[in-house]
Amino acid sequence: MTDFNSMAELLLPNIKNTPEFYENLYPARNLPEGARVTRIAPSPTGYLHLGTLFAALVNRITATSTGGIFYTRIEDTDKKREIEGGIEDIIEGLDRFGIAIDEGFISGTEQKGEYGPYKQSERAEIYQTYVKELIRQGLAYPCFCTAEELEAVRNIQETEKVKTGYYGKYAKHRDITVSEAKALIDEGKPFVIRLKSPGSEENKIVFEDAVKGKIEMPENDEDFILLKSDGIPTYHFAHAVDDHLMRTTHVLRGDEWISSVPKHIQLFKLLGFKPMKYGHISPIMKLDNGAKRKISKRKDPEAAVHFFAEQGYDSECVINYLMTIVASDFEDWRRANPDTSYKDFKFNLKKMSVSGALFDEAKLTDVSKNVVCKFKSDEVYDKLTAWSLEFDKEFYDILTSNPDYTKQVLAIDRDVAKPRKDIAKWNEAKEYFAYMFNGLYVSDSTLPENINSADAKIFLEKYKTVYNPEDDRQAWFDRIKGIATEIGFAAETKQYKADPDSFKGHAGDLSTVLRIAVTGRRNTPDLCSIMQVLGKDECIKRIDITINSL
RNA sequence: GGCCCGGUGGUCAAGAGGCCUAAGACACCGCCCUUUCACGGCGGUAACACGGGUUCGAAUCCCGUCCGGGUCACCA
Repeated sequence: MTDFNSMAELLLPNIKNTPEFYENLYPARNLPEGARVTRIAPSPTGYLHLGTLFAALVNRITATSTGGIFYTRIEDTDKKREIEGGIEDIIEGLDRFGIAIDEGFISGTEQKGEYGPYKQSERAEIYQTYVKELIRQGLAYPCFCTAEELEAVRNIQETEKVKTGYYGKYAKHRDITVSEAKALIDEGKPFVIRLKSPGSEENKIVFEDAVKGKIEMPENDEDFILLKSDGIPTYHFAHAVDDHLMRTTHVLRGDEWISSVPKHIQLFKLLGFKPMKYGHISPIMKLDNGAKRKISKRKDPEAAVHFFAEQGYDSECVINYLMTIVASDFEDWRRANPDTSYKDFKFNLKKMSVSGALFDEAKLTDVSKNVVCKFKSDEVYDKLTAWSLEFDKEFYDILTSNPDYTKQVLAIDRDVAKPRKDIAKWNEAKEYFAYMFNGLYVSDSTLPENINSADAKIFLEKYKTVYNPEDDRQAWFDRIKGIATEIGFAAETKQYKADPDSFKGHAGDLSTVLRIAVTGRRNTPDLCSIMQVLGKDECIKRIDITINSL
């Protein structure tokens, strides 16, 4: 009969606390009925991933809509994969997208909240306390197997065509005695602590997933690792201890975790923790050579949220797009509530898609245009200059050399009842507004086929003599109509269409000539406004250049 | 391969046995509006993976097949 208490002391001699200590340290949260406590638990292994943002959004709105708490916990138990500045990247990324954190790290070094520390590397003692308890109860034991030994067992299992893994009769150290363990430790052999799984594959466990519904799986029978040889827990064990102690109510995470739910449920049961609700979120997919696959950090630039920032997608655009994937009824709600923050949307986990959605940039573009067109010109000025300062310094210098002028440019067709929907992201702005800035404007006098250059020339010459920058839109166009009549063009489009042979064209054709002369473009927002902002001198100058090149 | 999850137009999806001759949105096409281009309006192309059941009746329930995805680490 193994003396489990001695085993526990042998393995973890420095742990003096008991689980009760921590149970009291982190009491149940005092929250209203129905309030959900959610979290994301990212690893600081690189930039913030789209999938992490997606999960953060789901967790955030779940907490918000129930009056609960959303926190972040840094899962840095794998020091090999950790990168410098990883925590900052996550915090900054979430902040950029407006995902507020109630508890957890608020910078690379500071954390807030009563249930911390919110970083697993600072919680080693807590995990070890619970492991020690498990050892005392005979539910955990040390395993001294080397990678080679494990590999050998696996090979045998494969040739025998049985399930691979460390379980049952293949669990070599399952019944190791204290003296055997002591001898190996004295030899300096490294060891891990494994769970002595009382489960059997024959038994089924059933759980109700908050997004996928009822799921049935075989019980876990593997003696999986609780504590790695460095004394740091594996994900499974850390999840159980942390989410219990941090009083999480809903674990909403990527669905790649479904297969380990039996381990988690078993852990909760063995540790005497109250089980929590799981909800498994489908990943965002991507089409790759005709095949659907999970969006990948390594292969796909859009997997990094930094990609969206670079392109100049406003965070609100990305979030609104993500919301269309998060909740199938979001778009209907959005149409009914065009000016309300997505945070007021009544979210229901049941409305989440069960299968993974393909990332659709065309849809993102559409959503973005609808968001961006609502920004007022001052707002656009701030956002655009902030973006260009970071990603296009040349453009930034141009935009800020005369802020008042730039704001007038941005206000064209914007601060009106039906704003244009031309821009989806800031990296389109430079090209879009180029003709409004002398440093970017390029003259191009190529005329449409139905207008000959002689007529264009005559029109522009005449226009110069009547041009009055004080004109309002109506007066502005009336002048063009006047010239149209003079030189054989129809003043009204309908007139021309009714009898095309009697006219050279219509006033609209002439406004196109003027548009080309002033902007070098065939299509722009309201020309009259553009000319007013550009100013008389600049307009005349450009018209002259055009006349000379015709 | 074992174990899970999923499969409605190109994409996101509504749909919980009769209201389905299958909604809506994006994309695409056409028309209208229009000083250009957009916006907006109207319309169009386009789907229940397949095969068996159950039922008076199936996109919806059951079984099988196929296809897609996930997972089987001292990574999370």
